[in-house]
Amino acid sequence: MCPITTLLGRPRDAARDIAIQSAAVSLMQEVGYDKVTIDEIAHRAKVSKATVYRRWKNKQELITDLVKIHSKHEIPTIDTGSLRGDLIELISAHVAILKGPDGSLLMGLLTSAQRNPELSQLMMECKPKEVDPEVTEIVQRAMKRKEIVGVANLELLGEAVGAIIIHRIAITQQSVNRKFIESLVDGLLIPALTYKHS
Amino acid sequence: MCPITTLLGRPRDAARDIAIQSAAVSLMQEVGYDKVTIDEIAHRAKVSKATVYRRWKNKQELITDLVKIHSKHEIPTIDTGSLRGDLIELISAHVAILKGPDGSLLMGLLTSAQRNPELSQLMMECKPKEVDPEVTEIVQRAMKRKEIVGVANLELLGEAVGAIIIHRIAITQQSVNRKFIESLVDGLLIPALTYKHS
DNA sequence: TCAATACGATACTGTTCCGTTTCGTATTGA
DNA sequence: TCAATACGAAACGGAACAGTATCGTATTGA
Repeated sequence: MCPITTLLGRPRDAARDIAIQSAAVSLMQEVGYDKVTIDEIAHRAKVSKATVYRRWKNKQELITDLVKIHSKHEIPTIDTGSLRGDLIELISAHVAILKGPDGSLLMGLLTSAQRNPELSQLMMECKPKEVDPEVTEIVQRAMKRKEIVGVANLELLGEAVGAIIIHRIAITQQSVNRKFIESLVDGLLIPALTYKHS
Repeated sequence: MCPITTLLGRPRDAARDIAIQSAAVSLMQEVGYDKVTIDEIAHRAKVSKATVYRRWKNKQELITDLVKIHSKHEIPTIDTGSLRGDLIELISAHVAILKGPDGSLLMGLLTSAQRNPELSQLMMECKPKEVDPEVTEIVQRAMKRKEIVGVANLELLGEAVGAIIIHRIAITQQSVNRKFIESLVDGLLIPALTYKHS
């Protein structure tokens, strides 16, 4: 948002903010950051272009605002009683977010972020730096149950899972359904987590 | 290439074809397909824009031609005597290609391919559909040596490795050096390949 | 009523790029 | 020499888009 709301005169219509932002989100999903135009956003929001520029300085700020709003997610606490179950649930929860509108927004940003330093930084802020604490917890519980011994490279595994899912959704456009997540857990994660390094 | 070469008049200069194509390749690496402009290609190739259009109908055909030329690669036969060594060598060979000019060309295409059906199809043609025969061979040799038993999901592992590498190169721009490849092999592939499914 | 602001519609300037065209010059074989 | 073609330079028309500006109308509180 750009200028501070004043007390005099006709107040801004909050409904228009919402209309503009949801139009922007759906456009981001459809065509990606680079090809989103303010004209089209205004048209879809059934709003004048001036109304958009009254609220945001330019496209970048509008989208940046949008990402900030949509990038906060709560992963529910997971405890199914088994490592396999926990991993499947955890990955499913993340996939659900990525498949939803908020995820699509980030995906629309993905391609442009490489060449745009500001967007690139924004993306970085959305992704957790260290290993997800939820993962640590799941692994520790599995160690207590003696399911695993715990010398695996969790950082690598996290990167791998993220990469595969994003690759599927954004590049090859293959589905990331329950079955695939299971094969990922059974064929990759469980072996890596239970492997006895000699 | 567009029109058929005629026998009359001044012949086309083959050096200009090369200049145009190499300018296009370097631009693809730097800015990606969407932001490559014919004007800039012509300028870098020290060639008139008309000379470009005399040879190719438009940007898409020029780049398509380029990809067709640069997408054929030979992976040298690998046999280090151990599964670990073979995997490291195989991945290193692929990474070397992706890091080189030909790989950068594909990377430049990557982001735009999602929204462009023609480019998307082109990309598909560049990537092998089934499991790389080289992989099959490496695994079979490892089975003969009793290093592994051979029930792993090779398709999944191949997808995982590809996704991680592309993710690093194209998205997070982290380096894919020898050390990382080793950790990938030791932390992910060997465990997955040696895991005894019960 | 009135000042202040929001809003829609629309026009406008400026930029970038595409793909075409024109023109003068260079190169080729007949 | 001459027709045919390639080339560079440059201009051109057109489209798309950014961001700004103007104008008449609507809404608000004082």
